[in-house]
Amino acid sequence: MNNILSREFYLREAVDAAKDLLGKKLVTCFSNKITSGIIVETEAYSQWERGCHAFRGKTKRNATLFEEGGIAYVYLCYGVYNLFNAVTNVKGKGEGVLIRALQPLDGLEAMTERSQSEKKITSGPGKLTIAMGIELKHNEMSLQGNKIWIEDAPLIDPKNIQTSERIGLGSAGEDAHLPWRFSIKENKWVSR
DNA sequence: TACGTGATCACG
DNA sequence: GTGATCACGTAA
Repeated sequence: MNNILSREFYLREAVDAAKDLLGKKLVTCFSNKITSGIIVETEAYSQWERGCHAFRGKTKRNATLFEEGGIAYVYLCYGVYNLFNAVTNVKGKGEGVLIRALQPLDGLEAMTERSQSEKKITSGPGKLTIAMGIELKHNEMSLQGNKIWIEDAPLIDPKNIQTSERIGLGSAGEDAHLPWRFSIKENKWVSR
């Protein structure tokens, strides 16, 4: 298993890492069940814009974002869903990449069981964490460990990358329109 | 397009 | 303490 993305991959700006994460393979291994999927949709967040949790400075919830890149930032959204981010850049920056959608690969059975649903179980940030078994306790966990990791894969051709505005940012003002959502064109697993 | 949902954060 | 605010999903 030597094709796990190195720590260096994450030590740069979230926007760049978000683009390069498309096509990579997110893998989890919980209760001896391997589940994995191709990353087909991401969003970048940076401390200097309002859409980012780290915008107002470090708090108890977002402290993980300020750590060095290469770890997981998991938090509860709307009291219901866990969202999974990969922390990027050097310690103290407060940047990360939200994983919004996956194309299922291995462990489909375990995923459908966890989701208690049949279709589109990984098309959306809240659903994919359920399918992959990612929970709040995995916050701050290394992405080079044996529970959650991301494996390298060839870069996606830029002409197959769809760039658009980010989703669900109500009061981020101007920053809500930053073209920081990246997805693979014509992939049916991309969220609405 | 409406609303449930509950932790978190910025105020008193 | 308390109230407003969400990086969502589903039903309709």
